Amino acid sequence: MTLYDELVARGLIAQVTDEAEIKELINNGKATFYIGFDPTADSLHVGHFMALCLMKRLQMAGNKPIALLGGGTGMIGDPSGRSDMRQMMTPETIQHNCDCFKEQMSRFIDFSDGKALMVNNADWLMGLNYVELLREVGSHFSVNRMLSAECYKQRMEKGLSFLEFNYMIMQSYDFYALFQNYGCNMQFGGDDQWSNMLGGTELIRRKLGKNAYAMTITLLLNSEGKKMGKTQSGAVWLDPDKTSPFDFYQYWRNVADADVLKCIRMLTFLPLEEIDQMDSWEGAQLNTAKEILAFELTKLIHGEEEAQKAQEGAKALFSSGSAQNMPTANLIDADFTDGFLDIVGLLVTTGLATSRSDARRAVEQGGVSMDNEKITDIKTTFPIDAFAEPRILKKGKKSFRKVIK
RNA sequence: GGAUGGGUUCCCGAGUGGCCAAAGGGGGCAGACUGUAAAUCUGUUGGCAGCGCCUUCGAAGGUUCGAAUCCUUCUCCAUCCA
Repeated sequence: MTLYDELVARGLIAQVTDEAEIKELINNGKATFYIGFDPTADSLHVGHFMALCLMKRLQMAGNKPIALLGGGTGMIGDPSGRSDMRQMMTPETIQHNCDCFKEQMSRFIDFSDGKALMVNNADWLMGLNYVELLREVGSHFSVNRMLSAECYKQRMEKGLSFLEFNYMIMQSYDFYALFQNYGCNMQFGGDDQWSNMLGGTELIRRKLGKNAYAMTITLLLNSEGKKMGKTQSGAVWLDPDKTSPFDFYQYWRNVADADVLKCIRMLTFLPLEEIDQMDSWEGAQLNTAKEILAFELTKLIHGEEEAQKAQEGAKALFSSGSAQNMPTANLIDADFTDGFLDIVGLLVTTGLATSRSDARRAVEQGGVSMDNEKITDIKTTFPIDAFAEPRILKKGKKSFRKVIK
């Protein structure tokens, strides 16, 4: 099976500019492609992870990836898929975020011996001269056409600043610059980037009369049509300090039935034959598939050891097993008043509740238990030595901590 | 620059002097049911404290016994006109 066929089979490809040509290039390791990452946060998240996977798959097939850090485009902010303007970031923040990205990516993509490149578009965007750019590049863009692009449409009602309107031009210029300087002939990106990417291929055609290609990755949506990788408290991060391996594992362990197979196909490196067998699984059997998904992804991001730990911790809680690897909260003397800590305070200090009111409600509604014994009295208090041995504090069905002093 | 409409709690969106911590929906949380799923039903959803207090309705002032609601200035957004 060729690489391209595999990508299709995994459901990764959304749109391509020239299927035949792209097949030819990537199947034979002749593509030098880039994927842009705007440094909007100090860690990559699940959305980026898909792009990284794709990058890896292509690299394994002999193609050369260029990871483009958006140090320059980050100064502008991509309006695609946004209903409101992005917060402007300071140059310092952008730089910091770029550094973080760099570090995370290097763990995943092989940058040794020029097998992959990492560049920052600040290097060429920041030095651009306004009038020159307008004449050289601006003349090739039709405002009418830009406005009809899907990514701007939803902003037409809410308002779109000129700053953001220029994002497409910047991204197009990136492709043009990479094409000339690094022989980059292909761009990949999320499906929401389609119009921005076309801008690049067209700019190259108009200015240089050469062909360049673009391909978008299917956005990972759940069965309700929402982007995956988001939780109530924000994105699911790849940085273990921002999303613990355990929480990361749990996120995938809890995906909806309808989404498991799709996720396994798109995100893991398991052989397709193996995945096809899972296709017939139904009902509770899908739980096994979810375990596989969660384990595989945690392994990819955090390593096998962490994945193992997360899995055991989860099993300990939901079925039986060692409590060894559960998320732990270590209490300190200062948490106790006169050697005692009440249940409400305990929930707050362990991070299971956001406020004392929140904790109180949880107890009142019968959602809190300690070592599997339901706590019904708000006034329940624990002496300091109650935690000499680890105890398991649980709020609701899925949040819990091993508590120890 | 002018005109008009608008900025309400996590989001959408009611509220136009006291009955407003603020309707309704969404989302979240908890309970029942389950498979750590979905759907459904119930409760809950600013903070602190055992019902009393504190902070909140773009910002700052003012009127009033009392304001999210009235006045002034400022600020931001949308639409139309230039």
